[in-house]
Amino acid sequence: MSHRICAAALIPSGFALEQFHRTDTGLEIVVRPTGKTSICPECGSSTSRVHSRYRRRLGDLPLAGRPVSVVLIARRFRCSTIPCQRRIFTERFEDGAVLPWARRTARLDLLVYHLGLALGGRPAARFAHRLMTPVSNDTLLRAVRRRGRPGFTPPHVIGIDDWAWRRNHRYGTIICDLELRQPIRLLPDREPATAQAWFMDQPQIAVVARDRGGAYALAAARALPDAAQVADRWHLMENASRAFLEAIRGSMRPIRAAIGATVINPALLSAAERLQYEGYVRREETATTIRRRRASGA
DNA sequence: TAAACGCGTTGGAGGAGGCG
DNA sequence: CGCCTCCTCCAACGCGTTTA
Repeated sequence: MSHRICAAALIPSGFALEQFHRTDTGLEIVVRPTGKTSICPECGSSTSRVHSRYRRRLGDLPLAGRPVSVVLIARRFRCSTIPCQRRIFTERFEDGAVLPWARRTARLDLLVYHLGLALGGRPAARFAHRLMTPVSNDTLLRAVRRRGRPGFTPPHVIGIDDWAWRRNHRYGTIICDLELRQPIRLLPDREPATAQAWFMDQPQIAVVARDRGGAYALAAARALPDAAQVADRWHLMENASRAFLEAIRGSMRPIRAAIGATVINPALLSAAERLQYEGYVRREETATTIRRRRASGA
């Protein structure tokens, strides 16, 4: 009885529990639909004329560390609408808990989709086995593809940069919507013409954040002459950092004079400071040796 | 090492026929 | 008329192999 109460709380809405038992491979929940009628997928009319019943076996979310399969006592209905081409159909479930042809419940399919999306095929398959939801790498990738790409919202503020398909071998271009904070396109290479062609299809773009190289700047200038071009945050910081270091490096003599040169006495340093100082002395000796040998033609 | 591909297997969907 | 069995078709799946 306690099993019955527990399982009844876990089955999807629209189904009634028939049986619940343990098997050699996990848990098995037998359910039947509670609705009296079903909607013909062809003409949309409702019917209560049952043609036959059969059993469908569906994978479901694991329970208490055990794989769960749902045995659904599915019905086939007759469509009696005269002009309708379909005469017999398997009942559809309105809340989408079980889709036609599905071998998993919708809630398990959602888990499979997110695993595939987050980890890829094989890593997700290994993880899924540990989650007691064994699926193949192919199925995980199919689940991701089946749901297709997310909708495309024309961007207004974008960031563009190159990225490596394989480092030092092949590079592509990544474009991000900076308002949505999401990557929106991967281009196959980093050629200006490729980026320019993509820009041409997006005349609504108002701001292009890019690197310091000339390629993307040229592509944006040609395709989007009215768009503002700005250095992206990373390259801005890189520029500022480099300019600061150059300014400091060129002014070290007056800076040392201003703060007063100090002679370091190692005996007065802490252990950590002494290690740091000794490393500095070693590097200076190495650099001096290299300069001397180079000057002598080595 | 992971993704893609080809292919065989499994089982869900739809229809025909038959029985009570 | 309700519902069962049986059959065919094909979507979903997993496995072995190839490709990157």
